[in-house]
Amino acid sequence: MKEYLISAFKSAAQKLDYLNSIEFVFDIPKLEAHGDLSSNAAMLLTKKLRKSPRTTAEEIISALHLDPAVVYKAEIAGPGFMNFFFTPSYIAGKIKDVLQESVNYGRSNKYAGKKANVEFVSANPTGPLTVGHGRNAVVGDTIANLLEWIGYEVDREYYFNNAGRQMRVLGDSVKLRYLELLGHEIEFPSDYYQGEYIKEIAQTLIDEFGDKIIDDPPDGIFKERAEKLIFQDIEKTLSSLNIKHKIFYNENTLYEEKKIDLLLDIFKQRELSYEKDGAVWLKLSMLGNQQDKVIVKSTGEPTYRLPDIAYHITKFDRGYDLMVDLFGSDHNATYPDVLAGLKALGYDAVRVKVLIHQFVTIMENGEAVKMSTRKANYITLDQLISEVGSDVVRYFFNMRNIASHMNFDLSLAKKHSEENPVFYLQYGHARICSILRMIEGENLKLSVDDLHLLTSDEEQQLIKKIIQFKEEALFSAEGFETNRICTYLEELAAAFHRFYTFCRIIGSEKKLAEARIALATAAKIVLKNGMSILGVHAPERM
RNA sequence: GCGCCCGUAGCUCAAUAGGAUAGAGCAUCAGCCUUCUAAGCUGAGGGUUAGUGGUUCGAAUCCACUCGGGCGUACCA
Repeated sequence: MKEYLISAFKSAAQKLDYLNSIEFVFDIPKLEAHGDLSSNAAMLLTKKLRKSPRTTAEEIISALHLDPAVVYKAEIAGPGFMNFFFTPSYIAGKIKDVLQESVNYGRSNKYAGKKANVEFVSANPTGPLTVGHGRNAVVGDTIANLLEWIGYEVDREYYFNNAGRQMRVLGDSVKLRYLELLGHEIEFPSDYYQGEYIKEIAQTLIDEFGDKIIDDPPDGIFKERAEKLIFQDIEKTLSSLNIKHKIFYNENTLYEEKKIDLLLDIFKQRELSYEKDGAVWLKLSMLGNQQDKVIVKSTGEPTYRLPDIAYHITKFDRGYDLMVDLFGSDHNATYPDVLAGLKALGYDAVRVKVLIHQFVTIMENGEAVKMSTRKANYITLDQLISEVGSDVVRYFFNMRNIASHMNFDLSLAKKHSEENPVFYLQYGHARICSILRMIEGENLKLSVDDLHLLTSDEEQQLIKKIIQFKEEALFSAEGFETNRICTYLEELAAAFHRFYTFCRIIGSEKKLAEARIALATAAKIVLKNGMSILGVHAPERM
């Protein structure tokens, strides 16, 4: 529908030159009385033309040449809106596109040929993934899906660090538990990893080596074993959400390939860094940030900034047109440094899109549970998945804007999981499948010959909702907003359930019934395609 | 103190680049199953969009300040 108006406006612009100065944007009015699509173009031109918007609107409409078989009414309303009303048979005809494109309906090729990298999760292997990581994991994977949907070739990437302080503490923690299990008196420091899983890892070492490794250093077999087992656990958790990263990028690679040294040299050569108090500082204040920051500590060890910048340079080198970084709000102070560093070196930092999601507050019995991997005070993502299922977890995390702090009441989620909107969508899909199974016995089949019979309110609204899908997907992807897909699908499912209640298929006159089968099939296609973006199953029966 | 994010119905959240009368779900109340799945549908109540000012034809949306909450503010990541 929009395409039709846009091309009509374009040809009108040949006569009315001022139309070239604006973008053709059409909104779907909230009220049906305001038509199917509406434009505020005349109002935007008020100042420029020094004419009343209603006069301008009249001028535009008379220049449009609209086919009455497509748009049966174009009116001016309110302060100067132009409202367009499409004929029911034109709208119904759009069902054919959906059926034809089927599993690909809603995809676009706007970004075909472009490569994107989505970096998400990126938790260091110090413990199991928590519910907090769940939001990151689900949203990251869904954004990757969305980008694929609009034409990008997408690599999902996981960046991790198995060196550094956190991991040293991990090795120390395992070694201590190992000694404890062998019967030694130990004192377990409060800033070591407290979780049970540390003991389990230590136990696997005892099972395998007994006390033979008692003199090995903590950062040898102890750390290595912990890393290996924890990573296996993380990958298992992710795969139960159907998430699979293509690339695991180890920070170590940056050292091994001398990229850190090289970067340090470049900063020095370009006089972007200096030494002070035995440390190396990056001149971030010169690059528009608040203050200079240390990139190499006086101990000789780099801070995270240096490898992070080097890491992003590898992404540029690997040829990505778009690089998405998704992390929690606890990282919100780190990325400006990295971006400033990249910019200073001449990289096009706008290709890096940093997304910050707010934290998940877990409520239990009306109280917020503070989470810390170190303190072992957390609810694992595994626990959550086994309690409510992967579909609910994925839907739940996707349905909120990442900027909003979300409360997750565990007890409520368990209790009301059957009332979750995800079931509403799935039920819609299952209902359609059920009808389609049934029609064979009724001597009915899908037909697009008489779509013009679909004129009722319920039918028209369902069709209109269906054909919004492509634009919704594009919009969601460009804005990195997974929650828009959820909102859209809930509206679509509602439109279908209403149609289902009022428009019977079996028992209606044959031509009408077969047109309705076409419509129901189109609804099924879009429901399923939308759910596949979210990573939620579309069951055939419930 | 400073920086980023947030504040919308009792609760959880929407609101399609500033548009017309702010919408859903849950919860509450009243209805609808001898016909394709009632995990559904219809209807009702529920709002000074935290507050105050500003920008303009028009503000939940943009700007300023105030209040309240989250996360940061390291030679941790």
